[in-house]
Formats: sequence, structure tokens, C-alpha cells
Amino acid sequence: MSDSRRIARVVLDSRLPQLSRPFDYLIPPDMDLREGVRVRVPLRSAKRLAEGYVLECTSGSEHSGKLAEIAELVSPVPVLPRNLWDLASAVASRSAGNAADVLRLAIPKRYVKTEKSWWQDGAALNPSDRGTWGPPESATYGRYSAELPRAGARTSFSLPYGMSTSSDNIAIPRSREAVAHLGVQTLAEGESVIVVCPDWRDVEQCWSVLRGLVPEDRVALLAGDQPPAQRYAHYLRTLEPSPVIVLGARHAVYAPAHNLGLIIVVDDADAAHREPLAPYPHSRDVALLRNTMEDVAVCFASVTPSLAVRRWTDMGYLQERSAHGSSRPRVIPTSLSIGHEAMASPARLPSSVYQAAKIALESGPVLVQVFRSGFSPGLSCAQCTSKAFCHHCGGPLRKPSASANPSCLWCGVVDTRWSCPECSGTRLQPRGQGIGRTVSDLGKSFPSVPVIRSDGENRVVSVPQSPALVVATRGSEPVTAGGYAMVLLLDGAAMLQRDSLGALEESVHAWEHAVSYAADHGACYVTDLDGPPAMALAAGSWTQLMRHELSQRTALKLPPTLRIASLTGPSENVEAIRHAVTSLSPQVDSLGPVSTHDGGVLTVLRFPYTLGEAVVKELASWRHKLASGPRRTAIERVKIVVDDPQALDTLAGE
DNA sequence: AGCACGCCGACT
DNA sequence: GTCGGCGTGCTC
Repeated sequence: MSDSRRIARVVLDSRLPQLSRPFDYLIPPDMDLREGVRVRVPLRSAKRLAEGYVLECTSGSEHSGKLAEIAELVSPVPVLPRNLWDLASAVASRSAGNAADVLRLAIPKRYVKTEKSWWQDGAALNPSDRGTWGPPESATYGRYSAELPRAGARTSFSLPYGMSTSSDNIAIPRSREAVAHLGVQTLAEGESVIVVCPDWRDVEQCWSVLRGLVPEDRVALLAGDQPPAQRYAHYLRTLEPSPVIVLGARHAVYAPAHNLGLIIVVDDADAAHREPLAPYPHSRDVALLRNTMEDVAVCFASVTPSLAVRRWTDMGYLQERSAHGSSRPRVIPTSLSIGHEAMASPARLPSSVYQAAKIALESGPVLVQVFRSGFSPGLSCAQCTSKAFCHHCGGPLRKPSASANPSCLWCGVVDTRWSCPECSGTRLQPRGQGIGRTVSDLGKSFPSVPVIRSDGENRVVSVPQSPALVVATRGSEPVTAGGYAMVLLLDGAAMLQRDSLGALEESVHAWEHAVSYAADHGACYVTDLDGPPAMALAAGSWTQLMRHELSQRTALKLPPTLRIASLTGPSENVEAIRHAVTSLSPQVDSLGPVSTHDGGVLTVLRFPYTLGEAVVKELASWRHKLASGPRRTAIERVKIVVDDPQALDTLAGE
């Protein structure tokens, strides 16, 4: 129904499911609007204004009622291009969430000053302003990969092991160097590229490689850890027509870069790729959606593939490639060698490992990876080592950080003056072998060598190439130029036998990460692991074990071989949704419900990929229904999370 | 979420 | 009579 009015379709920036759909507004005659600009519009009454984005300008409306006028043009910058809206809608409908929530992840907070100066520079619309960038004469960035993934291609790319140095002499893992080179190679073809890293540290490593290869204005950094104004400036850079390397953490995967040729997802097994805010999307899934919607090539890059990537590769959905010139250091699982060796030294290391460490320590630092981070161990009395419980409800106690008071996981009560009911001791320590004990035991075993400790709370970025024992929790390993003379992986079995669906994948990821920090001729030792995992670690191939894991998951009906959705909230609502969704098809079933600590319940729905669309649609309509029903407080609402395997761990009781 | 509309109890 | 309680429902 076309008429003579000028009408704008507007999406509101609201987290309410009821408002997360386009609304039509009249464009005031004197207002100059473009698609993608931010506007303020009246909602329900003239004085109540909401912010939103213009999706399109048309001349007709489907709406039968009276149309209100747009109140104000916030800024002329088109921060929401059409393809980003399409992507946000697709991500939302895949995860039973609202597109507006996805937009909030993708578009950084607006900074007026930053925006005005960028707009006035005129860089916005003029591609020639940035000039053209050609690859330098001596192209030094092609050394790892011979061929670039072509338009629409999907690849699993194996990154190289070992350490390198950037042009400004900073130690950089070769894996990150290879990723940066792949980015530069794409840029040299005249296409934009997005590099999505797990965290800021990876971003910085890639950035220090890029700095030496391309001009600064060819790189847009998008990570939560940078100053917000700078982040907004870099987002604006992605809107410019001239090709750019977008480098950042998970939010970078949405960047609306022009002529986008490739998205590289680095270490997709890393938990940081899962967005903690609704609708909880994973970089891996967003990248694949862009692959199908925009015909952009996608590359999952890591030293060893994740379980999901293994599955897709086996299905023929991804093609395998590996970096040139990559050789993996030797890995020696000591429990596979002849019988049980005598334990040497206070750290109770097998004597062959102790000897190897002594020799390695003459030439450089030794990395010791311990398993204690990313999961929270319980607390026990430091004096008698008996388990510590909450005085009020008997629940487990946890410490949010080393210096904080312990609080109860069940009732949330903070215990300021804990004392042990057994021995009346007042100090608490993490249960099991904590990093502190490893540090002090190793100190006693190697008295002449300094011990450096790095963990989540106190992260050491890099260490010099001098003899030192570097004890690090997984994920906190410092880099060192040239790599470690030796890498020692402790707590292998403890890490693998954890009661978590992610145990194998996370262990493999952590081990291979540490192995990739070893020097080319350094050796790696595992002290506490045997059987197939030890053999796989020694052989450097997890393919068989991953395939075995996948076939087990098929048999047990576990993700990623089927899809899941978790429902958390008040029992009657969760039950209503569970009933409705399981009645869709006999192929949908549910686990639980189990009761949660706040009085609600948790249920996990399981359904095959073929029913994904129908199930997720039903979930979204329930979310909609419950939002408009009787008033609910935050705790009474139902939380719906799609395809997060973590839900199964929670279901099993942590 | 807000904000308006609507339908029953205490009040100058 | 009517002022205002907050339970419901809608937002171009």
C-alpha cells in the first residue's frame, strides 16, 4: 500500500521482546534521513521518547493505525547498515532472542565528540581518503599460508607451534603471527577481514604483528578492554568503504566492514567466545551465519581443532588446511615410560622429569602448567584440611577472588569470620593441590632457580629468556622470546577426569596451548596422564579421540551432535514451555527439571538440528507470551539459553 | 519498561 | 459524588 507519505521503518533499542520488531514512523518534511541512522521516536505518548535505528525509508506502511512522527535525528552517521540488521535478526531468531539485544552487542556506545570529528573529517563516505594500500615489495607475511580461503569457503586452519618475535622485539606466539599474516594477505587482496580472538591478550599479540606490516588506519581494534571512546572510533572506521582489518574479541564478529572477504575465528574452543549477555551467541555460530548470508569465507584457526570444528570437518562442511613450516615439539607422557619411576624432590616429579628440568633450566625458563582456574574448587580449612561449609545452610563456600571473603554458593551469605567446626582454625585454602603449593614445592626442589607465578588474578605477560620456573594456571601462561626450554604439564588426569562435558576439549585446548609456547627444540612432559589421551598427546593428533568423543555423544544424545536449549525460572512457567515444546515432536525430549538454588528449576531440551527452527520459534513465542502476561520480577522470568553445553554441567550439579 | 486506561474503596 | 489504588495491556 503505497502513498505519498515519507515513512521510516524503525527498530527500537529496547530489551523487551514486545518492542523488538520494526515500527513505522512518519518522517518530518524537513528531516534528512538515511538508512542506519540513530533516531529518537515517541512511544505510546508524545513525551516518552525511545532511541532506535532507521532500517529503511519507504513510502507506505502496513500499519492501519495513526503514525507518529520521528521526534529527532540523533546523528547522521549510518551506524546500522542493512547487512548488520539482517545478521542481528538471524542471530536472534536462531537463539530465541531479540535482534535489538544483538545490536547492543554489535554497536558500541556512542561518543558524540568522537563521532563529530570523524564525520567532519569526511572519511565516512570517501574511499580515496585513506589512499590505497598495496603490499610492500618484500612481502614477509605469506610465509605460513600458501593459499587464501576463497569467497564463501569454510576452513579449519591448523596454526603453527612455537614462538616468534614482532618487529618491535616482543615475543609473539607463531600461531598469532600466522593469524595476523592471514589478515594482511586478505587486505592485500583488497578485501576486509575480521579476526575474532578469545581475549584482549590475543588481540594485542596480533596487533603487535600487524603494526609492523600495515598502516595503523588499516586496523580497527574492537575489544571491551579498550577505552570506550576509542572503541567507538574504531567501530566508525569499519563503516568506511576502504578495506580494513577488524581485530577484536567476540563482538568484532559483527563488524559491518565493507567488501568483507574473510572472518577468522581464533581458538573457537575457548570459553570466552560465548557471549555472557542475552541471547548468549557464540562467535563460531555468528561467523557461520555470516558465511551463509554474506558469502564471506570463514576460517576456524587454532593449533588443534575444537570438537565442533572436528565434527564439521568430518561432515565435509569444513576443509582442512594447515600452516606451513609448523613442527610440534616432542611431548613425553612419563607414565607411559617403564613402570613407575621413583619420585624425586619435594615436588614429587618423576626423576626423569626432574633431571630434564634441571638441564633445561641451564638454558632458559621452564613453563609449568597447573590446572586451577576457570573452574572454582571448593575451600577447606588450611589447618586440618576438612571441607568448609556455610554456617547457615551447609552449602559450599567459594571465594570470588583471593582477597575476598568467602560466600555461600547456595544462600549467598558472606562469611566474614569463618572458623572450622573441627579444629577451629580460621584460615581457608583452595581444596586440592592449589597453585601456591606447587610454587612452594618447586621452589624447594630447585632452590637456586627463581620461581615466577602467573594466574588469573596476577597475570604475568612475559618472562625473560633466563633460567626460571614459571608456574602458571591454564590460560595465564606468559610468553618468552624464543619459547620455553621445557614445558611441564601437571594435573593431567585431574583436568581430564573432571565431571564436565567440556573436559576433553578444554584439556586438549589448554595442553596444546602450553605446548605451542615451547621452543622449537624444547621438550614437553606430562606427569600424570596415561591411556589414549597420553598417546594422543605424544603423537600430536587428537583426531581419533575427538571422533570417539563425537560418536559417544551421538549415542548419548549430547551436543554438538544435536541441539539443546536450557530453561531456567519458576517451575510452572518452565513446565508449561517444556510441555509445549516436547509436544511438537517425539524427537524433542527434556532432561530435568532440577531445582536451582534460588527456588526455580532448570530443564534442558534436546532436539535434532532438523527441528531447530520449529523449536526455537516456539521458545521465542513463549518468551513473548510470558513477557506480556502478569508482572514478573527479574527472578520470576524464564531464562532461555540455546546451544550452550554448559547447561548440562549445571544440570548435573556442577 | 513506562505509561494510559479502567474499574472498585475511602474521603472532603 | 470523585480522588486514586494499582491490575492489564499496548506501544507505529
